[in-house]
Amino acid sequence: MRPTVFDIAAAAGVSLATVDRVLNQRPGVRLVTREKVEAAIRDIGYIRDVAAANLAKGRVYPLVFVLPAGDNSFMHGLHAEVRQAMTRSALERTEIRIVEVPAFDPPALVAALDALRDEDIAGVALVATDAPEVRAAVDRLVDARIPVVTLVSDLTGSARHHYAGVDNIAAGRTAARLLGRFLGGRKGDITVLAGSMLVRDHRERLQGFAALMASEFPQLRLLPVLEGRDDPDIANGLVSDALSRDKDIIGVYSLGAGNRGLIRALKAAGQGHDLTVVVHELTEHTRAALLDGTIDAVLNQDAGHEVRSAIRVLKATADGQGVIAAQERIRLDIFLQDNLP
Amino acid sequence: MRPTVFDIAAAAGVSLATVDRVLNQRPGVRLVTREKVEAAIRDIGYIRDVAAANLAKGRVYPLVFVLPAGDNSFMHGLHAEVRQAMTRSALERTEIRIVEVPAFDPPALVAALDALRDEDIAGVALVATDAPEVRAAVDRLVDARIPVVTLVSDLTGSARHHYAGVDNIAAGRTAARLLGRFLGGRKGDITVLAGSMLVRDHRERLQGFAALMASEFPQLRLLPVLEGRDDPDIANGLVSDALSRDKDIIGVYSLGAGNRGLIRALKAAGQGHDLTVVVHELTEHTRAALLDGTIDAVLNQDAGHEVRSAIRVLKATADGQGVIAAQERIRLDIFLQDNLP
DNA sequence: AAATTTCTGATTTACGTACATCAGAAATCG
DNA sequence: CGATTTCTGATGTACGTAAATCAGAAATTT
Repeated sequence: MRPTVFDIAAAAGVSLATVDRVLNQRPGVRLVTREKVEAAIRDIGYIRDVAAANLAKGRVYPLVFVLPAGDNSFMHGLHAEVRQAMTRSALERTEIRIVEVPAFDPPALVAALDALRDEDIAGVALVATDAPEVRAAVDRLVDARIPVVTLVSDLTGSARHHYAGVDNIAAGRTAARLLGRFLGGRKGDITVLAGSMLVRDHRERLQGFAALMASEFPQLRLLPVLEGRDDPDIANGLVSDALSRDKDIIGVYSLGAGNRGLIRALKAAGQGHDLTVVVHELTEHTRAALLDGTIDAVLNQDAGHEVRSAIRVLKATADGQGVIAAQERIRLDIFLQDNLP
Repeated sequence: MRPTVFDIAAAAGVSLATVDRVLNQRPGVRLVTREKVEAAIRDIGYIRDVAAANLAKGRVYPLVFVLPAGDNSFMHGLHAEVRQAMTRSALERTEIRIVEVPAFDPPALVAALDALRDEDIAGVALVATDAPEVRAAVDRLVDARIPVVTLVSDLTGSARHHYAGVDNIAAGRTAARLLGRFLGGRKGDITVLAGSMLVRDHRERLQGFAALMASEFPQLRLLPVLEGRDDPDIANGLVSDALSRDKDIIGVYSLGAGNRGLIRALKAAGQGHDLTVVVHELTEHTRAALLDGTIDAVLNQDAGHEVRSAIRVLKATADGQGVIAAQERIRLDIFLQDNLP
């Protein structure tokens, strides 16, 4: 049988009440007694039964997800996954709330975060916009002993406890290698479509992409980045323009959202171009385009995994517990026509 | 507040004891009363607090992992992950035991499975060898109301509750597409190294690979499959032979284990061949070969995920609960040099 | 209608932990 | 040394559920 608090009390020669005081870091225990109890805990290998403890405490985890408003498919999916998690709240003792903030708007994000500081909250997950004032606001939350995880996009140099998202530099490099290898030595131009260089994930993807392109595939020339603001119509216009202007384009890398517009432009360009295309985020649109051959590969981060991971990490952090690192690593999925889920 | 058993009793106008009898499917409740209680449960939206129930029951989950003996890296890794899970037993209320059986040996596997039938066990996970007698043994376990999940390799037509592994046909197709695209239109021979055609995962990978090769890359010719029995030395011999015999080989697909030997053979062949190589399973050997360029892509299934998923599914099945399907889907990881974990 | 058999209610104990209260012991202070 | 102050022990209740017991009510059989 697993040792219990009774066993600690017996082993340490103290009462249950004292064991309880030590375990829950309550005052009223002399240093020597405390050490005696702690030794006993180690000796008999006591592990707190978290389920029983939570039951006794009537513990619930009020969690807040701060998500950008916006109508691209990826954020829609993320919202949906958080709502999905809400339906499991009863089982998981969570109480999840979504706070929406305008996208790419640091002051709004800061205001939302600061508003949370005085609430009684077990953790915050946010899609970070990478700005110093956001970092400061996150650090204030951490100072207030509120667990914080960044979601999808990380926050440079902040004290956040965890990042639930992919390694975007690696994602960019991977996209470059796929594109380069798929083009098999052909020479020509590559155009890159991004959402905004204001978010860290997009910047990092570009950085990784450009670096690997330069070192491994010098025969491919990178055109200036197109910024589509994750908007299908803007993206469509930019890409259509580029394709009609430059007949040497043989590859496209879309590292942001708004791929609906990109796909429209690609289909319109049609047979005129023999294009190899790598994009990010699996949505109904990119899935269809992958299947019909308009797109050659989709890099994806699984929003469901990110949300579930964020919740697990926040709960564990709130309890001062560890997590299974390998389980919480968010992997970059590479989808070809053949391994779609 | 979440409704409790007391609320059910009040709502149904019966006593706690009766509610308990209904909830735990104990005899001694008239049909009409039972239906009244069940209606009340639905009406007030009662959800059983599994943690409290397990606490009261003193529930533990004795699980058995039936794993093939053998010294290839992948099975080593799988063993290690199961042992890792054992260290979390206290927290997860599991009691995990590993039963080793000889690899590719249906009778031994059957004997091991049948021995488990009379034990008091909450679930069995096994790496299946695909044979009718094994299927029958699994079905006997299922008949004995013991939850069963297949791990890594599935079992045709059996009643197992779940399969914790990748879609191997899709894996084979994906390998074919990668190899075909990386070869960029070149013409030549492809050699395939398998472990044994007796296990379903290898057969399926080959099937997917061959089908896609035939339909999409007719300029590539598939050589007869080499069976390396997942043994490094045998693999080395077979591949070295093939490479020296056939100078038209431009691609290699290794769909089993024992890649240490393959890598030795590839390095020995050296500059003589310009080879594109896709292999399965990320190990220290394949990782190093990927980084030094000997291998171009590694397809991988995350053994840790498989083990953790199997445990979650077994526990949930034992409790008659559902699982989050998306969470339990084991994904095929594609690793290039650039996205290694 | 009486005798059974089958259901149901009331109550208690338990699981492992948290938390509160109060009395009494030990340490510290003046 | 007595008077405080600080610790510690003993005890009880609670969390939500499981499981057992036993008495009594209801249904069924004779």
